[in-house]
Amino acid sequence: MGGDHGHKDSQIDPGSRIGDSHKHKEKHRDKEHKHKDHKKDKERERVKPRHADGKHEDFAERKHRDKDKAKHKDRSVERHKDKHKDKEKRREDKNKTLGFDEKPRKEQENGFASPPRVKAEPDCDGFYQSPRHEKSLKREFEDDDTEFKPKKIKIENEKKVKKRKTEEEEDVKPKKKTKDKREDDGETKKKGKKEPEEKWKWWEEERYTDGSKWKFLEHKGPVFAPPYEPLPNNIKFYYDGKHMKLSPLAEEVATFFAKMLDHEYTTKDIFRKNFFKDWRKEMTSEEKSRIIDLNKCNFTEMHEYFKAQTEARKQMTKEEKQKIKEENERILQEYGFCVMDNHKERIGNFRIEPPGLFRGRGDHPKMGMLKRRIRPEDIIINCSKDSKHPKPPPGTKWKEVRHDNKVTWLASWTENIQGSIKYIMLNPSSRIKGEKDWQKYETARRLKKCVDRIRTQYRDDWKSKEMRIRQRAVALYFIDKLALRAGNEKEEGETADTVGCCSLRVEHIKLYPEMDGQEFVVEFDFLGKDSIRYYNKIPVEKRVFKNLQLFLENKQPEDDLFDRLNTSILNKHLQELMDGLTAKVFRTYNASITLQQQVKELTCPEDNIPAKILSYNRANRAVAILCNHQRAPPKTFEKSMQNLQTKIDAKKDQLADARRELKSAKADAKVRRDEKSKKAVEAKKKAVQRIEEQLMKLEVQATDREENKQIALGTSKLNYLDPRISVAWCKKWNIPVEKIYNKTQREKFAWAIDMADEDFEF
DNA sequence: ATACACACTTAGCATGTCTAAA
DNA sequence: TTTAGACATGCTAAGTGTGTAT
Repeated sequence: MGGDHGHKDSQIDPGSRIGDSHKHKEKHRDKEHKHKDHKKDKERERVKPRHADGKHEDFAERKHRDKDKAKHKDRSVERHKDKHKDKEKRREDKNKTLGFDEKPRKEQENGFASPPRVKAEPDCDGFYQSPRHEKSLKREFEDDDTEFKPKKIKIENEKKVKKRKTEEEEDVKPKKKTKDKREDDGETKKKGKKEPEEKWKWWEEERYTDGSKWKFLEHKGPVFAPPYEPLPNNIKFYYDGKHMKLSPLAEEVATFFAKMLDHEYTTKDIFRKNFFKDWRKEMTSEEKSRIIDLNKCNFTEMHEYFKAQTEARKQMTKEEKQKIKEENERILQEYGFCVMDNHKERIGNFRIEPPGLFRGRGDHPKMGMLKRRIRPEDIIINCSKDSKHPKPPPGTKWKEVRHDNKVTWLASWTENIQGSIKYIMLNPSSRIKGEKDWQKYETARRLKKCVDRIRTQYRDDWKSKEMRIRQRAVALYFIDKLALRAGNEKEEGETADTVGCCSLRVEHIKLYPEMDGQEFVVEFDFLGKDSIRYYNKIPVEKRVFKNLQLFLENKQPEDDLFDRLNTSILNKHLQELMDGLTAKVFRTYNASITLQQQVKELTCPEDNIPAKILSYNRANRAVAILCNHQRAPPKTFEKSMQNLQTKIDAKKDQLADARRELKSAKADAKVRRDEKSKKAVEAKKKAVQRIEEQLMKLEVQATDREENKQIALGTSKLNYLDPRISVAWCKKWNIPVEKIYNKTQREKFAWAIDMADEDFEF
């Protein structure tokens, strides 16, 4: 909502948007998304998401994005002159202090300190207590147990820091949950000696409560992109039909373009324009004066060359491949880990992003711009003062080395397209990410305890006499019911035109007092994060409907639907309703609660394992639909589906054969009545059974895949579903977790796998 | 209030790797 | 053994949310 929050009056005044920051997009973009059919109907019935009211009528339309974005195009690129440059400057000074002396910003910034409860909600199920899990339960987040006491903050001095052990907690409310502290009595405790830690169970240890993220951090710095290798001389570039040898810099940028020639976006105006402009900046003055029209540039030799290279790479011998692999492994071992507080932890992205052409998602005004090469001089290193500092490559220097233990990143740099900061951080399996993740779910579980109250309140607020309250209440209703994202405002013209709840515009919804036999239907149609289309028709309560009509009064399509609201106002309000509550918590909460409820509902005890897994996947799918996690149908989808069908048919034939054989074996046995033929019957029976099982498995697989055609399960699984729900489900039905989580996922969710038992309830 | 800087989570897609069928 | 395709992983863009300066 860029500029127009200033005016308090309801009327939006389009004229008032001065400044460059807000003129509303010249929306002549036809938002006509052709709505496709309903192929997903059957699925919807099956999975029936939490709100039965017909959500997601059709989100089939996915990839629609790519086509559609084309239409949204053409907001001129010019108009945003590079305003992003100077942000660089002022970040110097900050962070001088890294001591702990600085005022603790908000004690619970980690959520580590148990915050005051807003209201004592009914206690929840202390599932943790399960006796057999005692040892894992030592730490808990603020969640249940309302009166949880702040743990003691131990100030560890340097040496002790080594082991953030788990002594502590005496005064913990003698709730049953205080289980044996310090169980280092061997067995699970491998850490006794062997530091090379087997599996470090950080979740059994104390968390920091002072706002620091670590006490010790040592790493080797990032790995830079390999330097540019000039093209061989026989690979030529032609301008206007004539060969032209480019200077190395210009040539490098040209190769970026050449590599992308197959992509549709190299045909887009904006892309080409941005590219050409940035390319020219890298040219020598002669080149610049000669190369003035991108259309006269011929990159095909370069393009072919790269294609051949890719091909060659594929054709490499095993040994060569092995060699590369080993080299990568070596680099990984050297740079891919750091030491944080005495534990070796995996770094997430230790390689600096290589230069190239920026391709934003959706209709991005900056597509095609040159993403410049990052040098050591651009990098800020973060590590402990007393660690061995990483060395910059010979002959270079870091931009800065700082020692800020209030943040988690190891290195950062400022990217030149948006001027935003990029970071090198730890892998999701690390303690620092894991704790945060765990905490996130605990916050969502706290929401569970007060969501009824909050819902009652926002429904009440629909009647408020203040417009802002009503808008807030309706927006919150959408966020809760439809799991919409918050919708921060974005800088106009700097990014693709996408919205979330608070930034919805009038043009994004349509109201139907009556539709298909339902009253008060709202139709949503907008591009959300990553320019993924959200399309949904949903009946709402009358009061909501009336409010929406009110909000729409006297507005233009490009005006904000919620003109008195933004995410900051909303979150401030939410904060008052529950400590730590923000808009995104609703997504987490609704996703997780939906999984839990769906999985309960869909799992049939009699089913075999594959069928149970199908149920699980369907529950997962319900969540993905709720969260609108779409994907492009895999390119090979149809084909692979066909293949699977072929397999199924073959299996069926095989089954028929097996049955026939069984029959004749039986007949045979009847006649002969000897041991041998009896055995034969048994064997045949077994065979039939086995084949039946295989067939069933295939069929389940086919169903699952079909249903998954354009839904991505991964995102919700990784980011929204409390892993303990899944783990509990596995334990309950005796399903190996490997069926649900692959290796990476198991690493990320190690804490949950270790601590959740089958009674876990979200 | 608003704007901005920053940190950190969430996201889809491209590519690489593994696996199982041919 | 080869190859297709499934699946895992890497990559990095695009969000959210907080804190601070204006």
